[in-house]
Amino acid sequence: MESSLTISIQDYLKHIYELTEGGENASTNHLSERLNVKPASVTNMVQKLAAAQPALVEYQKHQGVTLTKEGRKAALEVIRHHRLLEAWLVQTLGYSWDEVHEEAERLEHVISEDFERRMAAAMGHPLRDPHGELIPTADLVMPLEDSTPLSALRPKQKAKIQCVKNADAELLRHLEGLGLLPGAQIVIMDYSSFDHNLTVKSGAKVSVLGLNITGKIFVDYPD
Amino acid sequence: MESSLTISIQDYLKHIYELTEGGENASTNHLSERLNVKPASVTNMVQKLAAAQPALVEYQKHQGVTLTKEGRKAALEVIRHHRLLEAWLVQTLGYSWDEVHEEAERLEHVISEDFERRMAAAMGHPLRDPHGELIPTADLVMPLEDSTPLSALRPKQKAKIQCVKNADAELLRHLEGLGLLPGAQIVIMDYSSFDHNLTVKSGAKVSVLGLNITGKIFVDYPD
DNA sequence: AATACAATTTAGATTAGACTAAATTTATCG
DNA sequence: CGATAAATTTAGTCTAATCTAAATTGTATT
Ligand SMILES: [Mn+2]
Ligand SMILES: [Mn+2]
Ligand SMILES: [Mn+2]
Ligand SMILES: [Mn+2]
Repeated sequence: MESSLTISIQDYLKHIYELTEGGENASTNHLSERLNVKPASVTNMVQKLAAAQPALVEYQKHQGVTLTKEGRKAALEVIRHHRLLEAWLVQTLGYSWDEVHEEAERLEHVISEDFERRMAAAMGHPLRDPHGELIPTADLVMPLEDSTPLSALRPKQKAKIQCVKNADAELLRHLEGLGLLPGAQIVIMDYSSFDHNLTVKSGAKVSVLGLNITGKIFVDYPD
Repeated sequence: MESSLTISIQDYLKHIYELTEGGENASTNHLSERLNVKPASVTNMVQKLAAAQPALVEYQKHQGVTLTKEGRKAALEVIRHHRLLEAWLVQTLGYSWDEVHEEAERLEHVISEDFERRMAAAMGHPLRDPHGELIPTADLVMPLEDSTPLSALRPKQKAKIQCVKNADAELLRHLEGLGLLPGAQIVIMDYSSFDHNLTVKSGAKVSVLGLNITGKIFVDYPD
């Protein structure tokens, strides 16, 4: 309960968390992509994490990994740091939502628990980061998210954008231009079953969005 | 002109800067103490810094090191980060002057130049950090300091506290209790040539301070 | 000048985390 | 079913930064 985890390990755990949110195991190759590290290196690290005392991941050869309870706590700690930092940078230094991610990515590993508490208190304990993503609580529980991917909506349905996940800076700027920010009210105008494009209206703006985008935008339950 | 320096190297350069401010070379042993790294490791690193392209330090066996122009710029970059961070943490998150150092020590290495600019602008480009130490300018020049160590003052002289250097958290809290903060007006009441104690009055408070303390407090020129 | 102590350097080992190349396992498909 | 391709693992190498122990150099003292 002493040895603070290395930055590298913190990053592995965070990405394993994200890759296993859907219930599946995180595969060596997927981790390799996310972490920008060669598959062989991932195998190596993952074996170390599984052998650690206490174990941080559950690992079965060729089956990928899942987090143990310890591993999940460590991952949520990093994610809490990341999301609080994003919110904090936007609020106090005027970062835009497409700029904060990279900065938070480095700071998340070096701030103290005291820093974390001060930020949370200063912002009145926010529930979501600038992308609308939920912030794990101080006791490291991830609140329940009851949103639906925009891709599941069909014409005539109305919804409010809850969050945008895993979008790169360019896409975020694009969405901002279309008025598709967290909190925005939208209406589905059209759907094409061929390419799964959705025509979406937000305020006065109408956009046609492919699955690449509609799969990353989450809205509150339309039914 | 690409390869960002490692955190370890940044720390070496910062401490070399501080140890060479008085004009002397930074010795292996002094660096070892400051960095909490064994002398053998210091020799090793210092040889690497001297061999780097471009060289970051000037090194002569058994003579210690000084910074090259490149090394000094790199050191001032870290010091600017450190001092801006200290000021910013105090202003925005309510850290006290004895708490900020440790946090800034870790953050200084990971913030972006953009972050640096935003902090500086948000605070109106402050000249000094919470301990009264000068902040290197954006183009990495250290402003001239014209202060005198408190230890050089004698009875009847008046001065204003400019800064407190290299004090640990405990001493900082102690000084705060005595009203000895940057900006405070003081008068020397007494001097003992035996132990070099100074009796100092700040507001209503009178304190007797040893050389250990008076050597770390700097005041604006009394003559 | 000789010696003793302190400071510094050398030599060799260790740890973390990555990489490449080669071997192996699993999945897919005709 | 067997061949191929894809995913994964193994084996061995590398770099950065540290350490310990031993050797060397410099300095102070008699
Ligand atoms: Mn990270
Ligand atoms: Mn985010
Ligand atoms: Mn540091
Ligand atoms: Mn300071």
